[in-house]
Amino acid sequence: MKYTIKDIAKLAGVSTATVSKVINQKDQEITEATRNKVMAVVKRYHYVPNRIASSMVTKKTHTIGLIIPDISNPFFPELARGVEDYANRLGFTVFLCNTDNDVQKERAYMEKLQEKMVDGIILTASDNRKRVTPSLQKTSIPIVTVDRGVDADISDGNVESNNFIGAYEAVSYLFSKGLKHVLHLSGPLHSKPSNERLEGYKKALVDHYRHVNQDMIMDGSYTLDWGYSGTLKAMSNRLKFDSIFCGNDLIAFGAIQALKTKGLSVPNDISVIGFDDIELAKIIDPPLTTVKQPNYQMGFESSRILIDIIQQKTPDITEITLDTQLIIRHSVK
Amino acid sequence: MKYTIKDIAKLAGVSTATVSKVINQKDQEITEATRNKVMAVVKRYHYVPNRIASSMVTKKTHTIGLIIPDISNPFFPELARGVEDYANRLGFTVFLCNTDNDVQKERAYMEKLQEKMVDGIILTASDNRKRVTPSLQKTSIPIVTVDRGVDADISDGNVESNNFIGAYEAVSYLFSKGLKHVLHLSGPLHSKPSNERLEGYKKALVDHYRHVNQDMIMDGSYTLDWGYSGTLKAMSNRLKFDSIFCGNDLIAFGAIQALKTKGLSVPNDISVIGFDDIELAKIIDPPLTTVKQPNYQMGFESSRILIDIIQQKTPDITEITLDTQLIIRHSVK
DNA sequence: GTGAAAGCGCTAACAG
DNA sequence: CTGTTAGCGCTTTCAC
Repeated sequence: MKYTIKDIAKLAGVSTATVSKVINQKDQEITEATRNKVMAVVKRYHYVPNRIASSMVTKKTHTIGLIIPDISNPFFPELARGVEDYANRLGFTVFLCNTDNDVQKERAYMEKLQEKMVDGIILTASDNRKRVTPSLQKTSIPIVTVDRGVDADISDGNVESNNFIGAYEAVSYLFSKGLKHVLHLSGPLHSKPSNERLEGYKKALVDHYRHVNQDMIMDGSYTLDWGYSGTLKAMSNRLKFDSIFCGNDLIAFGAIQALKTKGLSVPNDISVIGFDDIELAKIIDPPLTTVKQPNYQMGFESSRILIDIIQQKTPDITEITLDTQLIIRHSVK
Repeated sequence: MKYTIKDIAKLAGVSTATVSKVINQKDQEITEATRNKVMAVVKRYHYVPNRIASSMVTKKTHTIGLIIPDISNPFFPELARGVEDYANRLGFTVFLCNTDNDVQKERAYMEKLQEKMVDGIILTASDNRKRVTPSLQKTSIPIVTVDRGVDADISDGNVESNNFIGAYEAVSYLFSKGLKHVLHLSGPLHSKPSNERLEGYKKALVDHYRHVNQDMIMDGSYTLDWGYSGTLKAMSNRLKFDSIFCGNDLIAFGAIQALKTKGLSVPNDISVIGFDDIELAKIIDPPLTTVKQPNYQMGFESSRILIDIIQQKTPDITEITLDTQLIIRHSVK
């Protein structure tokens, strides 16, 4: 049997207004005695308030949506965890929405979340979107983007890591180790982070008096498969390289695999550097030198900004760029 | 400006009932003409129905909760993906809830989900629960457990993989390769899957005329760290073993790491076999021989069962045990 | 300090 | 075929 606030009110011999006040801690004006009286009944009958009904009147659902490409991409679980941790702490619940980088799915979820009256949305936009047309309508609900900003007018905040500097440091590190020819196996270049990493790569070349060779820049997707096939392709194209700067760790894993297949040793023959520092980067062979992105923190901060906005405490900052960190292990000579 | 069904009704010159019918595809009894009329208005003003309000009257939220220990444990993303894929396909949205195997958090989420009136819950119960006291109250909403069943009377369905047979086959495989002394680095033994794997291990020993030696069974947690420290401990305890059957891949990764640290070669000196087949099992060195669990499918099936129950189409089966599969790679001699 | 009553946006009889 | 109306369970003035 499900009890309603009415039942509890009757059982406790008070009005629904009173019950409402005590279960929502608007207690100040309620007598200790009546308070206890209703609490007793609430306990006794295991009364669970219907928050849907509350939402009807308060216009708040204490729910946020998290839209990401794919939770089974190792980049996202940590981020999702960060989002959930902060949200949960503040009494918010989070909807998990995977888009597979499909703009249709993304749009469908945006709409669904609106229908479900979420208080806000955290969005990692699909990366295979034409840069120009966000295809996202500005809704009345707050949106904070994470990892990949989109047009500023649809978002109320953004957190990302410093891809440019991360890439710059990675490539500079390669040079500092005496490597000369850095192949760049990039993610999809129409996505913002890929682009920023590419720019960091180029800047590092320029600052070290190197020529930017377009052939040495190959773009694909953020997958193990692309790392594998891209490496093979570079080799069969007889590109001359002694090191690979990979768009992310998955690409790096694929690259290492391909290199091994071809009988090449990492890092003795070819050095490889990744991006992300997913958990397993440290246990592959050789342990991967990579640029650590603060995934958990990115999720946590975006959650914080969003919820601040929801709660009208206009956050001090709505744009955060988090530092990356070069993690030196053994995949670079 | 947010429009309500009333606004749309007025704008279209019809009643709210009519609008309701067309937006919910209860169209049969509506004229093509009026249908078009309201659709036009809906489109024109970007009307988004408030599903919270619908839920008030229909008593359905088209929302399910997914309670798992930790999405950043590589076991769960695939499972979550499976859950979401099926749910989304049928128009359901899923709440992501991490418990960290903390019974308090689990309970809190169960309550919160009830308050939010989810239509059902998919639960991977915390594994550090005393076996006997589930501490979970049977609520009126359907629950299907996944990976780890709990007391049957709180759950309306269960899907798991065949841990017993998976373990049995893994250990038998070791014997078939001429290995003699199999150390078992187990997960927490108060959890059901760990226990079943242990039983499979024992059965394999017995069937191959081996003695079960309690010293060779060490239990810890499903973490890389435990694999590492457990292996070191076994070595410093001077246990004699030529192979390790690990409770999961993470433990196996840790074990391999520890072995390498000690200058031992896998599989030449010690063979290692895992459980799960997470994505990165194939790219570590050596590629891990392991028992594949159908994580995605487990999520998908549990979602299917749950939603069937929610939609009153009593599913043909509510208990599913999915087959595991021995994946032979190179970590066993 | 407590209660009566209006109303949040929608759906589901039921009437017409 | 379409409209009227009575709630769904709760919060929130505003009286008392």
